[in-house]
Amino acid sequence: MRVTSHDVAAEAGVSQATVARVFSSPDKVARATQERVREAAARLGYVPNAIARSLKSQRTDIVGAVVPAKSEYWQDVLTALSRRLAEQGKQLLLFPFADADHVEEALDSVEQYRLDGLVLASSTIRPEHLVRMRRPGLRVVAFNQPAASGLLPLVMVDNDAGARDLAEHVAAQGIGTAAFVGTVASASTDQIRYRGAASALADRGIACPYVEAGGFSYDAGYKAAARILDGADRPDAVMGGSDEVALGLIDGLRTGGLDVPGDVLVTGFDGLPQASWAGYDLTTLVQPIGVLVDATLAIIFDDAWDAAQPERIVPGTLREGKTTRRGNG
Amino acid sequence: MRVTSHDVAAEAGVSQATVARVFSSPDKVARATQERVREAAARLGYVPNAIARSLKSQRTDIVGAVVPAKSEYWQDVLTALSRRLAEQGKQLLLFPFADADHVEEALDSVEQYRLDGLVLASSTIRPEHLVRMRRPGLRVVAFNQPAASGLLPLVMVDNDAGARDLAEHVAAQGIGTAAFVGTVASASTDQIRYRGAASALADRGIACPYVEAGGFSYDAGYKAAARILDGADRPDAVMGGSDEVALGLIDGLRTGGLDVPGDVLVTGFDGLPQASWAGYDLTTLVQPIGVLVDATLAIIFDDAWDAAQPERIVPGTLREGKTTRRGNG
DNA sequence: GTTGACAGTGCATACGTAGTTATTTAGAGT
DNA sequence: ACTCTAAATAACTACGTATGCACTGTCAAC
Repeated sequence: MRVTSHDVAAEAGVSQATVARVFSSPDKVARATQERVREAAARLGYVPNAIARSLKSQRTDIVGAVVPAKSEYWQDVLTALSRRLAEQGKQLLLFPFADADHVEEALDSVEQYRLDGLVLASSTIRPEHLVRMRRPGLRVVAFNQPAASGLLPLVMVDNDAGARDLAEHVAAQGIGTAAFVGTVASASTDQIRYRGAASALADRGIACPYVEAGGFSYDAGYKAAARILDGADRPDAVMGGSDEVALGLIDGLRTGGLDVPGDVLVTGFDGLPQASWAGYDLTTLVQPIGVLVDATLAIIFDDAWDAAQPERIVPGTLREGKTTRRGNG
Repeated sequence: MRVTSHDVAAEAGVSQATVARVFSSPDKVARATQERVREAAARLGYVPNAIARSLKSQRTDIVGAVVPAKSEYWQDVLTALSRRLAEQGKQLLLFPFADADHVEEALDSVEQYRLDGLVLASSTIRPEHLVRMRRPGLRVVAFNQPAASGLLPLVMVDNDAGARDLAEHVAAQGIGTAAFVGTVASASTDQIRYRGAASALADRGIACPYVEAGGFSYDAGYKAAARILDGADRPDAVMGGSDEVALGLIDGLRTGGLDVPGDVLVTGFDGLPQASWAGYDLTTLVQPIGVLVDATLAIIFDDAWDAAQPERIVPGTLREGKTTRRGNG
C-alpha cells in the first residue's frame, strides 16, 4: 500500500518519468508541471524510495564505518562524521565490532551494501583485512590507522609530532624520569606515539620505559596505575597512550595515594571532552576531529581522486591542563 | 563490473533463480547444486546485493535511530543497540540531530529509507513529530520518552520509581534540605524524575526546589553548580537530572570550594560508565540498557505485536557510590 | 504400467526508480 | 502558412534480486 511515483504520476496527470525528474533533477521540468506534481505528491504523501533509487543510480548516499563497539574516542569521531554526512543528505551505517577477532564478520556485512564510501577505524584492524576492502566502486579511507599507510588512503593526526610535543612539554616541567602507559602494544598508533615520546625524552636524557595497559579503556588505565605504583622507581611523569587510559591512570594513581600533578605528572592523547572536565583537566593532544572528518569525506566524495593513495596527516594541538602544572598552579 | 547472480549462474551452469535460492533459502536447493553454486560464487567473488534484495523483499534489515548528536547517554544506548542488531545480521542507520529544531530534517530522511524499524530517542522530540512517524510497515518505538505514552509503543526505565529510590536513599543519609538540578524543564523525563524525587522527599518533610541546568551536558551541570553556590541557603543534597549534569555539578561544586560528599551529597541518573569512575563514584540510578534495547527490538521484530501499543517500563537499579556517603566511608 | 507425490530447477515477472530515446508542443524566423 | 529548433514530456528499459508458476525427473504405491 505504498505510494509510488506511478501513483503520483496518475494523480498529477503526467508520466512517472516526469515525477522522477521533479525529485531528482527539477531544473528539467517546467515550473507549472513541477508544482502540479509536488501538490499531487503532498496530497498522496509520496516519499521517494531510496532503495529503488540506489538500485538504479548505483549510489546509496550511505557511508559505512567499521569501528570498535566501545570507545569514547570513536564515539566522538562517529558523532562528527554522522553530523557532517547528515548536512550533505547522506547517512552513516554502523558496523561495530566487539574486538579485533570479529572484524571479519563486520566486513562481510559491509560488502552486501553498495556503500558510497567506507571508513575503517581502529588501529587493530589487520592489514590483510584492510586490503580486502579495496574493491572497485568503493572508496575506502583508513582513519587514524598508521598501519594502513601505502595500502589505503589514509587520514590521521600527526601522532609522532603530537607525542613529541607532549614529551617536550612534560620535560620542560623539569622531570627526572618518565613512563609511557600504552593502550595495546600491537596497535600502530600506540607504537608511533611511544616512539615519538621516548625519542623526544631521550634527547633530553630522560628514559621512558613502555608499560602496556592491555586495553583502550579507563579500566585498563586504572589497573596499569597499580603497576606503576608497585614498581621500584616511581616515575615523575606518566604519559598515557590515550585519554581514556590517562583518565584511568589519574584515578588509579590518586587512589594509590599519589597527588596528580603534585607527585606525578600525567598526559593523555586525543582530546576527549572528558579530558577537559574540571575534575581531571588533563594535559593532552587534541585531535582536530572536524578537520580529520572533512578530509575523510573529501577523499570519499572527491571525484578527482583516483590513483595516488592520498595521505592526510593533520597536526594536533597541545592542550595544557593542570595535570602537568607542577608549581603552585 | 559488479558480479551478479547472473554471472554466478552462468559460471555454475544453473539459472539465476537457483543462485538466488542458494543464498536466501538454501534448503530448497539440492546439496550438490548448492556446492557448485557456492564454489562458482567464491571463484567470481560474488556477494549478494542487499539493495536489490531489499527492493524485492520489502525488508531492509536496517533499523534507524533518531538521536541527539551529542550525548553520552545516547551513545551508550546506540552502542548496545548496534551490537545487538549486528548479532542478528541487521544494521543500524543513524539519524542524528543537532537540537530539537532539527528533528524534522532527520525525520525527512528517515522516510526515504524503508526501514524495518525506527527507534525514536530523546525526550525533546515533540508529539506531533512522534505521530508523524506512525506509518504502515514501519515499526516505531519511543525509547525513554514518557511523552510518547499512548502515541507510540514505548520502552523506558521506571523514571518515577528510580527518582524515588534515589530520593529515599539521600533522605536516609539525614539531610535537611535538597535541590533538584534538572536538564531541560520541557523534557518529559526531567519532569517525571523531578516529581518523583520531590514527592518522595516531601513525604519526609524535605523541600526540593527545581533548578534548570538548561542542557543535558556536563557544562550545563557545571554552570548550574555556580547558581547553587550563589543561592541563599545551600542544600545538603543536590540531585542531578542526569549523570552528565551530575558530574558537572560535582566538579562545579568542588571548584567552588565545597567537598562532595562532605558538604553536599550528589546523585545522578542513568548509570553512565563515567559515573563509576573512581574520581566521581557517583550514586546514581543505573538503567538496564541491555534490557531496554532487547525490549525495543522485540517490539520491532515480533510479528505477534500489532494493535495494542505496548509499554515496557523496566526498573532501574540504585548504584550507591561515595557521593552520598556522608560518614567516614 | 500407470499414476501421484514431490523435490529440484528454469522461466518470467515485479519491486520503484533514473536515464535514454523518441515524441509532442511551443515559439520564432522567413 | 510553413519549416526549423529547442524545450518539455512520454514511453521504455535496466538496475539485481526473490518468488510464483510451470516443468522435469525420480521414486513409491497401486
